[in-house]
Amino acid sequence: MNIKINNTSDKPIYQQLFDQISSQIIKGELKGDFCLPPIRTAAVELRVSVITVKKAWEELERQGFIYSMVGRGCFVSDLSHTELLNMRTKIITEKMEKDVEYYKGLGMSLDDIIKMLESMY
Amino acid sequence: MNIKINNTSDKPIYQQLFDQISSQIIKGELKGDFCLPPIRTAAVELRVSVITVKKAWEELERQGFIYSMVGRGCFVSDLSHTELLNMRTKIITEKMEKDVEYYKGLGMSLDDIIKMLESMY
Amino acid sequence: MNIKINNTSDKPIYQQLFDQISSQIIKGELKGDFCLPPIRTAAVELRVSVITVKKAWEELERQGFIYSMVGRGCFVSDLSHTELLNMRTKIITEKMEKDVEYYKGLGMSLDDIIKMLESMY
Amino acid sequence: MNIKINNTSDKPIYQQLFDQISSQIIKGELKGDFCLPPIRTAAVELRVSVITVKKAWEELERQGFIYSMVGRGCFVSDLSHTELLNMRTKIITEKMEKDVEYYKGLGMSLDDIIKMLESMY
DNA sequence: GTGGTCTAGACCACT
DNA sequence: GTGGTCTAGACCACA
Repeated sequence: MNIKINNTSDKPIYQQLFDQISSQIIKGELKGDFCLPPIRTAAVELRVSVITVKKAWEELERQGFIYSMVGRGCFVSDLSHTELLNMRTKIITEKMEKDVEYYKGLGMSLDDIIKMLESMY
Repeated sequence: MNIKINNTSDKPIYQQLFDQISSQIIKGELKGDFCLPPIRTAAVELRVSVITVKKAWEELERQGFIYSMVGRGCFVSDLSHTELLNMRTKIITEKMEKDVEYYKGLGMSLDDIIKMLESMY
Repeated sequence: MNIKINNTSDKPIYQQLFDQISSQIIKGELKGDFCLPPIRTAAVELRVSVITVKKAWEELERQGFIYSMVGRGCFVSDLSHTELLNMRTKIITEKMEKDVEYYKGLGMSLDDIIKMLESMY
Repeated sequence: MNIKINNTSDKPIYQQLFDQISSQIIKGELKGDFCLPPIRTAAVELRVSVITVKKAWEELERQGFIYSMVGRGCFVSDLSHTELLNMRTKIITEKMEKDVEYYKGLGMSLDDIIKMLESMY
């Protein structure tokens, strides 16, 4: 559970939580049946509201990244390698389609985008 | 002035206006000293509040895309080709850095990103 | 009549006219009984509205810098050197009091202001 | 939060707010991470519209004096002494350049300005 | 409760 | 008629 909150970011805190945890699950850094910390504990450590943590946990559960057992806590779903890959691909594809649309709206071709990416690093 | 508002989008209306107009200026579709429609007229045509149009126009003026003259109207700034290119590059670079950071957070390398872009089209 | 209009300035155009003409009168560059150009002529030359010029001329007359004779035109008032000096002093003093108040509001002493002025040039 | 609104002033209310608060921050009267009153509360106390307060707060945020967090409130930026000094210098320099230009337009030299300042107090 | 966005009016200064 | 400012509401997402 290595999470960093940026209070001044435009991105809502609950979504920062969601993004970082889902990312760690997808990358296999958080493995199946791993027990997430109780929301109150997490809230204290991250210095955010309990409600905020709850919202992030709910969204993680809704999208199948974790499951909760009343009275026992929240656990990372035990997903197969294939399932994780599919989730990752879906997330990335959806974002990439939006991004490309945006760049094209500014008059860039796919080649322009790729060239710019290459020149940036 | 070909603008489309999506009321169901997450993106605020004033920002949709800003994005589309700044994009048209950058692409040269709106040229220097072009007179934008009066904010009240634009508000009626776009079916949004005058305030919303005003907010978009303000941001456009703040970033140097347009200039306003009380009692006369709002006009597209007469920018050189170089200035337009610089504005475009700045906007694109800022977004691209965020995007790449996001993709890397999901474990993608720059090569992965480029390959995926190529395979998408 | 050497006047420059800045359309993008915050200062209203009629006031730019007023400031520049009154300044020229105070400095003696425009002498008594000099005939100002007709407002329509001035409007064309300066590329501003007739109404704008009229407003500036009216304000000049109201403050005693010029006088108008119906059907004949507007003329610079024939003021004595002493009267011009008094006008100048009054204008400068009024502005300076406001300015000093502003600087003091930001925590500057009179010494600070003077030092800053000296260091600026 | 000691603020006075002058409804009869030429200066817009939102700018009076901006000027007074930024001034207090620059002078160190409002320190870093100080929580500003909620915009609705401020609006009631100052007897102005919420929108007007919002506009002032927005400009303060844009210039780096404060930062806002949705659902939490608005806070004074935690700026170093150096950063505060730089902000102050920038604001003062910009105004002073305009002022000097005005006085020179009336035929005053820098010496004249300084002498007049000294004689005023 | 907090800030962010939006509406449908209004009045004013400027052109 | 133009932009600039302001009001008094409202709804939403976030904490």
